[in-house]
Amino acid sequence: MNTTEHNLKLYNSLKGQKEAFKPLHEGHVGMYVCGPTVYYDVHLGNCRTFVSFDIIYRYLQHIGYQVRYVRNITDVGHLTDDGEDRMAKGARVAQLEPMEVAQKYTVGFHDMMRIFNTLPPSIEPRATGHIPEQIQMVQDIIEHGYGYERNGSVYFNVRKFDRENPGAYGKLSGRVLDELLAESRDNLKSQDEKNDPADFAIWMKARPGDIMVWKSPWSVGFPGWHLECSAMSTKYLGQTFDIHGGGNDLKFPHHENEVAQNMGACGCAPANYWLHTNMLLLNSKKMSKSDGNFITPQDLFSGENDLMSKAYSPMVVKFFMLMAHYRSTLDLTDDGLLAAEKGYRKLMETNKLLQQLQPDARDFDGSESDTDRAILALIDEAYAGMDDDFNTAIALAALNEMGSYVHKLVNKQIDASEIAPWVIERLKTIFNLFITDIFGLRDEAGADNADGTVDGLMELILDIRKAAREQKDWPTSDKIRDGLAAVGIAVKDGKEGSSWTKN
RNA sequence: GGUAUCGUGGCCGAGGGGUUAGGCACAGGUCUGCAAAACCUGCUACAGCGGUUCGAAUCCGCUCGAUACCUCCA
Repeated sequence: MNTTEHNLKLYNSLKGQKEAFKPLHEGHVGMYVCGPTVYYDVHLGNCRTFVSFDIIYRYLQHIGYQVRYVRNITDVGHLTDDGEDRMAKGARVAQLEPMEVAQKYTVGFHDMMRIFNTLPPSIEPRATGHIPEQIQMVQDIIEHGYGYERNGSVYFNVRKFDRENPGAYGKLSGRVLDELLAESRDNLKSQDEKNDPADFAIWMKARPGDIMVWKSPWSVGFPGWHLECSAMSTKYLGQTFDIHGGGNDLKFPHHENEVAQNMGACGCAPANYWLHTNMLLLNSKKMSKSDGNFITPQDLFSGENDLMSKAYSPMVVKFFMLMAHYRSTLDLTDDGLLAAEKGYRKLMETNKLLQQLQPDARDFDGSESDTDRAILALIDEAYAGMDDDFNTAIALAALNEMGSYVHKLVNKQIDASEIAPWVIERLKTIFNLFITDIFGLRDEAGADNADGTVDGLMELILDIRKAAREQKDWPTSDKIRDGLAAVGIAVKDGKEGSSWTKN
């Protein structure tokens, strides 16, 4: 597929509007996404963001771009309210080495990303693996006059940066520096070392008891939270690259400070397009670890929670996410998931039926029918949806409508001659591409059938039932159907014989 | 308090000046040994009040409500 066939538009937080996407280098995309801080189990909100960017990554590749997707692992420098490093705190609480904590939750994070069937990024750098780069960046910032040292810590001079680069600070998050300072909730925190409350640390001197520390020209200490992303995006994608993404809640201060650091270090803006995913809500409130309003993916998958009526599988949850646009908040509810479960199963079943369809060229009467045109229009609609800021909801709606044609065809409610064989072939290809390559959905029903044993057994059973039905032996026929239902297999009788699905 | 976003039918959720979103649920129908599935039909909504316009759910203003951010968060 040629990228020129698509005029991809995306919503750029930097401009506050949708823009045509123009990569720096024809055919190539550099994308950086802020990854998780690995001090605790991932929660669903994280998952939504990474699923969203996974689909963006997949789609960019699908339409022909060569993408370098960098997503970091934050394993140092992220402070809690009381000033303790998140990693160090996690380690102290669990009596582990900080690296054990990081390793444990990194593995957990990767497992979860696999469960959601997301692709691994091209590069997944760790903050602790890039201390020299971060120290170098602090030095660059100091050299450009935007950093100052105070008792071994180094701070970014936001006021000066704002003065010399009017409008640069606050552009991304839509803030005005002066208002920010005046209205900030509690700017009276112990920040005596800073010249100005808006300044932020880029290097922090270790205090007694700190365990994650490195030597630097200023002190033994550790880098500031925002610095890692600036340093690692520069290292792997260059000083200026195409797309920078992350959750909406990182827009300020994290991303704003990132921009300032990059500009402060190299004099140029880091990313041309900033993409922000919206929050996953639970009970109409932001899902958040810190205020207890969250549900773990594990509990959602197992059904062991007080919030949902039953267990929901990973692909159902992913499908639920796809039903909404990534820039909208999404409220996780039992009803919503129930609807998603039905929708997901139907879509997968439709795909299975479609892939089994054998178009018969002899049925085709040679003319282009309304049905052909309708199906081709729906394919265009699905692509148009994705081209318009990755609108999975639109694409999904188009797939559902395509699915309606598939069933009509299978049920002989429309005649095979109404659809040209090449249209069927195209439908088969595109439908499957959307489900597997673009959305990254897996058919969970077939997951335990890798060697075909179940298929073989089912064929035999349905064969016996068919024979019984031909002899109008309803008790046997119904016994088979009820027995299968008891183990979660639904038998569906159609015009062309019976099929089955596993719930 | 400041800033932003949003308020869509029973539920979830797209869209965004005139033309069906889609899914789920519900009702009726077709098919079927029965059922399920599938298909068809119905339910046609945009918080409230003003304004702009030939025309507004869509643009503007105000009101109400919700959410998010304002140096912990994806």
